[in-house]
Amino acid sequence: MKSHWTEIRDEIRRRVLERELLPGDKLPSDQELAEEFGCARTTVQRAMLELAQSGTVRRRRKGGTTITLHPITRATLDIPITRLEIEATGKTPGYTLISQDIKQTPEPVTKAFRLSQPVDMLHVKALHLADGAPYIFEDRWVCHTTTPEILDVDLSIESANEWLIRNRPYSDCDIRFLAQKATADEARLLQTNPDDALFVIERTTWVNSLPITMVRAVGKPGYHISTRSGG
Amino acid sequence: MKSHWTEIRDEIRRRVLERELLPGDKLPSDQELAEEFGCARTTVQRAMLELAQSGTVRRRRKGGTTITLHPITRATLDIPITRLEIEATGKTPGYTLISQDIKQTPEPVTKAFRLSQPVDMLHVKALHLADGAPYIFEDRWVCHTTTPEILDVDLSIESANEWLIRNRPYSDCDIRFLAQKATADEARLLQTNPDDALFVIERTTWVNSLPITMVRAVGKPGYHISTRSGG
DNA sequence: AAAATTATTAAGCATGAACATAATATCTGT
DNA sequence: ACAGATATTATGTTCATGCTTAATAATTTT
Repeated sequence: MKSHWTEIRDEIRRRVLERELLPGDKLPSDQELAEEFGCARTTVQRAMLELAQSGTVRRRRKGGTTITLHPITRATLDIPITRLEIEATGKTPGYTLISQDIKQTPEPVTKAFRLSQPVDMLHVKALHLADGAPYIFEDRWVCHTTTPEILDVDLSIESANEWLIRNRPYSDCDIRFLAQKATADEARLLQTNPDDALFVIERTTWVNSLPITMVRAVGKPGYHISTRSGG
Repeated sequence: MKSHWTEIRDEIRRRVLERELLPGDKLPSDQELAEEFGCARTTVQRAMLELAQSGTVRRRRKGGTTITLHPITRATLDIPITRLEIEATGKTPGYTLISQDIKQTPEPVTKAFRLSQPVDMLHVKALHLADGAPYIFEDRWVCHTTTPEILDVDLSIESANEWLIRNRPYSDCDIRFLAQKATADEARLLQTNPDDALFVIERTTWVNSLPITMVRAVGKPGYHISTRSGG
């Protein structure tokens, strides 16, 4: 039976779990491990790639492979199109455009885009619904200089969220998760009380340093995101 | 000059960005791409591994490689030991144990561990400080059946967060991010007002389905986590 | 026409060998 | 003793080849 690279990965993981390998410990070289497992060095390498990516080990040329000194929890989050997120909960998605106009970016938005000067952008407010109930309120700025096509989209039918994801891939993305009190406006739209604690996701995207969009997605009370990750 | 696998990866990314490749489009086979780029199939494979991991493409045997139909935002978050997180901000970390006792797990905790019955666990409350000011309040349950050593640790000196991360690697981890109003207790400890919106991270860990710990980390007002990810 | 079988295809994996590269250790000259 | 040049080492990457394995297409059977 051939040795599968996943078996090597799992065996190293086991040794870490059983504390046969402690943080800071040095592993044998790939060559030695290949001999131990009776496989080619390439196979060990494949296992190590995964262990390095998950943050279990640290690999440095000449320095060799060592167990990560300060273990971290590495989580991978998938943030889908809002409509699909709602559908995944088994509910019927809905969408309402609230407002749409062109304005100069306020200071926090300018800063999020890392621009030195405020510029005119399309400002869109919209509400996503799940089974008719408010689900996520999004406050979005779209740069119509880099994405002029957005001006031709009927945002009362298709959400900017969906159109942009489908039609404007990005090369860079900043994400911020935070908690904030509902403003009067948000409380009214999300049909909740002012001062309620709301979960907010702020996302800013660029294509090769050119701004595309910045969105502030405010979840309804109780909204949360979760992940499950082996490691 | 040899072709580097990152060049192939970036070229495919460019084609997606420039909309030469659209969601759902099928890419040429690895073999054909290898000929196009004048390299071995292994090199194309390495590039595709990364593109598949980042969610850009979907690869299936016989089905070939296709551009992801419903693009998602995939973010990788690193959650370090709290003390190191504080040190990374340039502030001096501090730590205070608030309480420590053995109690039966309440329903939400039992459920988070996916246990059918409540069990006795070590319940620890502690406060992390940054430059003397409250930073994160943690409410933790530690299973002293699977980790009896925790009972010998002086938790007034070393935080359970740090001890566990260093001494008890886990195989599985659930993470939940949410927003919640400060309870009277939390407001007092974090020196803020009741009803303030607080950012909460809930983490549950296991070793091979055996519970280790469940922690509810409540950040001070303004606490947030962020990430930057290419895509 | 529907179901079951078989063939084909493209990704997944393994191998051994070679060269590249970054980090570290060693040597050398002052 | 120190700084700079040089050698060494373990990982990183590429290559050509061959086999494995899901998924799909084609074919045969009922």
